[in-house]
Amino acid sequence: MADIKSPESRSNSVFSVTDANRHTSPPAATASPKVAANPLFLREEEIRQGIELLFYAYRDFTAEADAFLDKLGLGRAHHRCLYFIGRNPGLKVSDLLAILRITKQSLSRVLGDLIEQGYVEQAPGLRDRRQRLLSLTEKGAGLERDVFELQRSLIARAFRDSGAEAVDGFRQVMLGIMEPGDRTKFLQRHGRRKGPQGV
Amino acid sequence: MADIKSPESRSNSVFSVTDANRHTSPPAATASPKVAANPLFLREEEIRQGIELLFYAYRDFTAEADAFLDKLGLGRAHHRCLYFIGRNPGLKVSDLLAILRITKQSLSRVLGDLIEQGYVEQAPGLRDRRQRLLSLTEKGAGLERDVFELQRSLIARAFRDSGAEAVDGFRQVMLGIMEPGDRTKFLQRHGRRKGPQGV
DNA sequence: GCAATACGTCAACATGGCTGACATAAAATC
DNA sequence: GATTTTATGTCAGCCATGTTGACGTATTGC
Repeated sequence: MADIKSPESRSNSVFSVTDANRHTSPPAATASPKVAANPLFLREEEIRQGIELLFYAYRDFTAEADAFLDKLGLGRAHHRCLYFIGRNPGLKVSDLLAILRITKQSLSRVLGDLIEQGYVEQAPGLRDRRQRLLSLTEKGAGLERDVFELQRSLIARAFRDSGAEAVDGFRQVMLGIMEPGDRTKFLQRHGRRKGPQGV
Repeated sequence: MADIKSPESRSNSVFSVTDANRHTSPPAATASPKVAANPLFLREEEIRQGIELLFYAYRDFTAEADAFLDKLGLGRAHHRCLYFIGRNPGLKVSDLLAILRITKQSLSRVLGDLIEQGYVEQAPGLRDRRQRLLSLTEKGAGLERDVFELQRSLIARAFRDSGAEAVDGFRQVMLGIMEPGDRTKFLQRHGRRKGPQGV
């Protein structure tokens, strides 16, 4: 970023920055494809800011944890496994694959590391003994907690500084970006408050 | 995910899911480190949900564009360059490096591809001819627009379904997660509305 | 003139994705 | 009971994108 001062300043050149505050203001117009000239550009500027916020926030959200894990010879992929196994003890391999959306070959590499190094353990399913139910060992839970503490302090500060209403808005928008299937599952697992599709 | 039904259900076992709705409810308690027993667990559950929302939203936000770019033999790294150059025509290489937070060697690979394939062009800086100011060619702007349309429809729907207030909250939380330096620059470049640090 | 700066490049390596092919055990079905 | 399907694992190789380290070249600025 540094001293970026776009020499062109397209799209929003006509509209003052404060104008961009009135997002989604024409209620019907924005919902229907037939929008007037101005709202369309405002919308684009607003969307681009949203895209950038997603990029920056995710970049900085992952940076600290990555640096910490690196010292242990682990990567972000390892942590994702740790996190979701810790969050859902007894998770099936297929469920973890569905969460991460990667191939079993990719997963097996990191999961193999974690098992070999004693962070994760497997147990055969009770009703279906083909399944390997995953859970964290004490060691794994300890590591997960350490990394969580890093992320916790970052997110907690952001939530605290933004206030409860903003956090609600954050949740709603993030849910709206998610693929509908996982959104529904998320809302079922946790409280469903006023979701994007109204309760 | 599928049929995950945590057999343990830690932390929040005592609290009903609806209880989790009252996030950051005790105004002073959550801001100070001395929290009572319950709010601490509520906070952890809330934070974990936030972490998961970040993961899921980012996963699904990038999925469509990645698939599209793959057909052209390009990756997410190429698109990031396209996006930020399109957004800041005349961008210096060092500025792009600062945005992406990668090494110049990593950047040079993707940037080289983009220049070679006619998506991006370089021009020497006017005052400082050591600089290579980056901008999109027509071809590059066309591709950027195509990918943007994909992301636009996703984000626009999420924004529309959530409402203006929620989008404000989303912005505030994401800004709060960002590294303060870039947050400040973002707020300077765009309207600064009520940011996390007040005005 | 010389040091610092902006940028580029070569080489080697690590991580974490991917595909394809094949293996095994347990469950489910005919 | 034999067969098929499912859940999982594994080997082998490839690709995208990140890293470090070393070095080269203009150009700027003191």
